[in-house]
Amino acid sequence: MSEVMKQQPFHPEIEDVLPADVFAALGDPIRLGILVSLAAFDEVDKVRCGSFTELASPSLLSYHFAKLREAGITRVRAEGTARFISLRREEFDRRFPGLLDSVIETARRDPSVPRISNLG
Amino acid sequence: MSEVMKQQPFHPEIEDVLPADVFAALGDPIRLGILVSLAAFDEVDKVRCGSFTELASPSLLSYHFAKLREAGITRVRAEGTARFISLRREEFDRRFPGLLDSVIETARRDPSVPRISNLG
DNA sequence: CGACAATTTCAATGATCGTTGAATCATGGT
DNA sequence: ACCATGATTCAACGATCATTGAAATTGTCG
Repeated sequence: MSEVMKQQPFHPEIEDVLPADVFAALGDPIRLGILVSLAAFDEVDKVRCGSFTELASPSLLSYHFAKLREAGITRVRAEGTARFISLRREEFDRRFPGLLDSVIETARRDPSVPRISNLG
Repeated sequence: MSEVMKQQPFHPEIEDVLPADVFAALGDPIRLGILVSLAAFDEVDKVRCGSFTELASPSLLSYHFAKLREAGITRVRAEGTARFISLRREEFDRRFPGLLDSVIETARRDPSVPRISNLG
């Protein structure tokens, strides 16, 4: 009954994001796996955070989601009991033109990066 | 008099380099500064390691050089008492096409990345 | 040889990282 | 109200990180 609304997670202003923080966030195979899986799925903003449990445990996923989110790479939206994760495509591309594409291509091509088969 | 030759530093085979390790190596402002400064200087293989002392102390520089080297990004050649650092351009571009260019552009455009004025 | 210069190595530090498992929180359904 | 579900938070752990300053290394030159 309380009027307390569900707090959406914190997202940095894209101008405040520094290159070194972006690269640090990309410096982990699980996070690269989240990134390539997200990029491979075409229905934006329809991917539940829980879809990634074959990459890591729920609690570890939450940690990695936070890293990506704090680096300005992803956005997380809470809806009911679920959470949806998506790329901050336009903003990020404006801030760092061309970077995300070559990062995704690099990760996509490499077998050391884990993947989610059936997302969504 | 001994026949012991000066050991050149270790460089990984470029095929053994993993994307996550590359990004981890890029996740530091000093190392991004080394990278953009190297990229801005046209005379390849003519840059002394000691040219970067305005970015950090010699001992800290040595640490960061090792990180970049172990990630397959740079090459270090010992010559006499000096050491020369350079990008592993062709190899790296073959392994991760397009990546280095957009990383350098990203770092070059950002004022948070330190720079060396007069290299060489 | 001995002094010097360029650079690395080593030991130590506090901070952050990736991971685990248990506890907590929020929401929706019965 | 209770319970189940989806997900985060917390405390703990060992590992690695960035940094410092002192010591060691390597090569050059007198």
